[in-house]
This record gives sequence, C-alpha cells and structure tokens, in this order.
Amino acid sequence: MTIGDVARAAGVSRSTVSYALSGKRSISDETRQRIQEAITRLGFTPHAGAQALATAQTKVIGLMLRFHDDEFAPAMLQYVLPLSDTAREMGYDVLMVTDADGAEALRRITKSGKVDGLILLDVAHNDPRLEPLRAAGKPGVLVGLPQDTDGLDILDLDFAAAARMLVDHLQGLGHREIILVTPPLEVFKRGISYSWRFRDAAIERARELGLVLHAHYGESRQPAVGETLNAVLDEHTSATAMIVHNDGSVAALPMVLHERGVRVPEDLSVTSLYSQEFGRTFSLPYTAVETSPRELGRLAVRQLVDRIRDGDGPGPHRVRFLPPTLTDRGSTT
Amino acid sequence: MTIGDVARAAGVSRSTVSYALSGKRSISDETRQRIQEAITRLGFTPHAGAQALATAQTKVIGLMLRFHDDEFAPAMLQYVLPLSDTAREMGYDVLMVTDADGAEALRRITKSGKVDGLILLDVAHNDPRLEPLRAAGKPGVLVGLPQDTDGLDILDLDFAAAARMLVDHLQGLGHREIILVTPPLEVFKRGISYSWRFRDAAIERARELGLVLHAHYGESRQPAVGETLNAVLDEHTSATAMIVHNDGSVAALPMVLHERGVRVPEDLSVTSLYSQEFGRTFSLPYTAVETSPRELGRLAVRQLVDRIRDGDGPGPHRVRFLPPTLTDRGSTT
DNA sequence: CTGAAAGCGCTTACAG
DNA sequence: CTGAAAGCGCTTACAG
Repeated sequence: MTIGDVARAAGVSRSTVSYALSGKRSISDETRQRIQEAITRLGFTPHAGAQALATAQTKVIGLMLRFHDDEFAPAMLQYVLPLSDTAREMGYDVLMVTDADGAEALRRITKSGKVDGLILLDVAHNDPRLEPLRAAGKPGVLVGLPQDTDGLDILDLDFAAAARMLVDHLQGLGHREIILVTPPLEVFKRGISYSWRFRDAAIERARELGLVLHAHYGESRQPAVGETLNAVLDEHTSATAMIVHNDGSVAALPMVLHERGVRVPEDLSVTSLYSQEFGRTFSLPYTAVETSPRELGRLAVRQLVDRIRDGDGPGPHRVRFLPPTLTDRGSTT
Repeated sequence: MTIGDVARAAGVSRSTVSYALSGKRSISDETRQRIQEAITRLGFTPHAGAQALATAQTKVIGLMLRFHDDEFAPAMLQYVLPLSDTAREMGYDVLMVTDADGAEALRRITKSGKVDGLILLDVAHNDPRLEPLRAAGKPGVLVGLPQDTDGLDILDLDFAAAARMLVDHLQGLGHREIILVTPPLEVFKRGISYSWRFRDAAIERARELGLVLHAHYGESRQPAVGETLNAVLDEHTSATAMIVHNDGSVAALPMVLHERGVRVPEDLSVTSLYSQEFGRTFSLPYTAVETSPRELGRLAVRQLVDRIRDGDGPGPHRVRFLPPTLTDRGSTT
C-alpha cells in the first residue's frame, strides 16, 4: 500500500497525491475528492521512513531521562505524561530514551536522524549530554538548569523564589526557628542545581529576616528516610516550622509525625514543594509550593516544536523560570 | 555524512561499507580496517529512515500505555523502565504512546511503519486495541489477559494463584475471617481481568477452606481511599486478617491503621500484592505476593524481539502466567 | 491545476 | 572478496 497505489486508484500522479496530503499546492476540488476517497478506501498511510528520508523530518521527539537511586521515582512520571500528551497534540511521537549513558544515547538517536529534537529531563550542572546536544545541530529543551546555558533553551521552576516564598510565609506567621530538609547529599553531588538553588536561597532569606534555619540532607529510600527525619526532629525540638524540599521525605513525613505524636499545624507547621497530583497520590496535607509538572511539560514541548519548525529562527535561546505559587492547605499557623 | 562519504574515504564501494556494517558477507581484514577507520574518523552513523525504507525494519518497538484515573500512577513506572532498558539491551528504541484513543494510535504507528512490534500494557477483557493489532501484521505482546487470546502472545502474573497463595497462607496461620480489598469498581468495569481473577479465586478458595471472606472495592484516590478502608474495618471488627489487592489502598493503609491504633500483626494480619520496589517506595511492611514488574518487562520485550526476528516462526502464540512468590515481611501471625 | 523525474541514504540480489 | 545498479516510498523543484 503505497502512494503509487493511491495515485493509480484516483487516476492521478503520485506527486498530486503527495500534494493533496501535504496541502502544499492547490488541487482542484474534484481531484482532491477522488484522492481522498482512494486514501480512505485503501486505508493508506505514508511510510514514515520514506518521509523521513525525503524530508529529513521524523515527527518524533526524543525524551531523555534517567532514574537514579537517589531519586523518588513516582515524581518523574508527572513530567513524562504531560510531555507525551502535548507532543501528540502537536503531531509528534515520543521516543523515550533511558540509557545509562545519556551522552552516547543522545549521539545515537540524533546522528541516525531518529528524532527532530530532544527534551532532556533532570539536567545537571555539568551535564555530559550537553556537549553532544550542542554538536548535534538539533534543537533541545532542557528541564533543569546547567552551568553553561549558552545556546540552550531551558525551563525550570524558580526554586530560589520558591524557597523565599516559603520562608516568608513562615516568618509572616511568626516562626523564628525552621528546619529545612533538603534533597539527599547525592543529589547535590550529582549537580542537580535545584537542590542548592532552593537551599541557598532559603538560608539567605532566613539570614536576612533574622531567622534560625537548620538545613539537613534528606534521604530518598526507606528506612533511611524515616530515621533521618526522626533524628532531625530530635535535634531541633525548639523549631516550630519545617520546610521539606525532598519528595521521598515528604511522602514519609505524615507517618513519621504521626508516630511521634506531632500534630500539624498545632505542634509543628509544615511546608513543602510538590505538585497537586503528587500530594494527592501520597495523601499529603501540607501547604506547599506547586511544582506544576503539567505546565512545565507542556511548555517544554511547545518550545521544542517551535524550534523544530522555525529552524534556528525563533529568537534567542532563553532560560525561563516558572514563578512559584503557594497552595495553602492549612498546615501552617 | 552518508555511506558514500565513508566509501570514498575508505576507497571502496558503498555496498562494501554496508556489508562491513552489517556483517552479512565476509570482508578482507584490510578492507574492514580501512572502513572501520573511516567510519570512526568521520563519525558516521547510518540514517535510520533510509535503513527503515530499505529493510522494512525500524529497530523501534511501540509501548502502548494509558493512565486512568482509577489507577495508581506510580505502579506503572515499574513496568516502563525495565521494558525500556531491556529493549535497549536488545538493540531497540522505544516509542512511547499514551494516546487516549489507543486503537487509532496503534493503527497509526503500525501502518506508517514506525515500529517493528508492540507491547500493550494494561490490556482489558475486550481491549479495542486488539482488532487493529491483529490487522497490523506486526508482532505484539500483551501484558494483561484479554478475553480472546487467539493469535496473541500474552504475559501476566498468575493472579488466581496469587490469591489462593494468600488465602492459604492466612488459613495456615489459623485465620477464619478475612477482609479482601479489591481494585476499585471502575477497574472491574473497564475489564481489567486481574481484578476478578484475583477476587474470584480468593472467594473460591475461602469457600473451599470454610473461611469467611468479605470482599470490598477499594478506591484509588484520596480521600476516598482512607474513608473506604475505615468503613470496611468498621464493618468487620471480627476479621483477623486482610488481603489488599489494590495499590492505592495498600499505600494508604499504614496511615489508616496507625490512626485507628491497629497494630500489625498483633491486632490484624495484613497481606497484599506488590513489588519489592513499590513496597520500598511507600514504606510498606506487609507480607505480599511479589508482582515482579522487572521480570515481566524483560520477558515481554524478549518475547517481542523473538517474534520480530523470526517473522512468524517461533512456534505457536502463547499465554504465559508468571507463578507468584510470597515475600514474608512478618505482617501475619 | 497537474505530471514526469530526480533525489533522499540505505540494502541486497546479481555479476564477476 | 568486491562493485555497479536497482529498489525501498516518499517529496519537490522543474515544466507545462
């Protein structure tokens, strides 16, 4: 079933069928009818490989992600689904790449022309995928902030603003001593910059406001998560508020507080940073900055598709930080 | 950068380069050396579209999945990652398809020749994707059991055996009255057969053994999950054991039991069905049948790749149930 | 408004 | 052991 079969059935040339399909030149109504009829009758679909060869476009975007032991897996899915759905809306399929060697995988799918562009998730400070991405000559959008942003489109939550927002919120309620649970040390070491962007901004803001802030590394896997939370709570009994910037820790927190007999917000005000969906999945009742994974995913795909369509035209590359918004769930007082 | 450039650089014909790449005919050592050297020096990678056109093979498999509101999203990821990793090991990339209209999406990627084969996740009793799959003439492996298994390769956990195993386990410990929390009603309605395969086998076994078994639908989203669990526990105060066959419910259970002051296993023996990884993510301490998502994913990809390679040759299609195994975490007595 | 033909970059019989 | 050439199924200047 090729375009030639359709052409024969409709009594036209193959080029006419092709143009009817693409709309790139005008076709008489009658011819278009005959072609359309033949296409539906024969159930014709163009061969993707042939199209890719002829046009140098695949209509596929690559989605590069990794799962690390120091990450809390369920959080990743929140980004993947909106990305996939948005891509489809815009006429693109998604090639999901989870290779351990991301740089090599990027080279592979890019040089073989398997994708028109790439979305990199969980980008690190010195991400090894950036060199091959720059060399690839294909557009890429990053979620996560690297050190060198030159020539790249980047999208991320404004974690510094989020941290300040939470500190301000607690300060406004009269809290003077706050516990901050950060991502695990390994996440810092891997160079995931949101970990220190959030922490450093929180520390800075607390200092400005004259607050005491105790920063501690969280953990991502049980039983270390619970043990660490308990140890931190034991150490700072005079703290009246908590900011949890770590998926694994916040998911485990309700149980830990329950076991300690700590009531929220009567005994402790708790704030965090997670999406509405994440909160619902884990039954989290905390006032938190919304991470908007759905919006981030949509924006990333839109940006990428714009780049793909416009060649290198749609203006300068840019780093874009989504402004945080606070969802008050009544866990602070 | 095409195969012609390599050929010129190595002083051979394009066909010789092609054969050197594929190994489909013998090449003199010296020629092979020169070609290899040229390939690495020029950084050549064959164009995937051209290969697909010439060979009618894409080296891509389609992964078809959906996320339903009545499902607990984190569970899905456990299958996706092993599938992706295994595919890569076997030389395949993964096109992830999450379209709402799975049947249409299957037709699209299959007719356009974007994939060599398909893996269908979360297959329903009368799954609309099966008709286009059968018509596609491409191999497909299903995870989940449909009504009509004719001509299909199917892989699933043996949920009936799992249910019997748990009932037997509890009966062996002397329990006479058991609560069963099943998947939500909507999952039954959607035709996801594991829901009734497990429930019916549990009921049947309980009857055989003369046990009382109360089956109730679980929920997947808060706050309904907790409310339902509490209602069920309120209703059957004399029950001494529980079987939870529902991700959302079991994830919420520790908190619910904690709030009720129910100790496990002293006051209540609890069993469930989940993977080790899922249990670790949600800090679940229950004796459970292991769902082996990693193994299932690996087997599915292996089976699919075998089919792709052997055309229609590798023997009859088959339904394969993985035997359940019990992981005792000490939550029963 | 439409067609004939070249070209995209591979693979693989066919010949030697 | 190697090469010249046809063919995979499209798209798109070029011509009319």
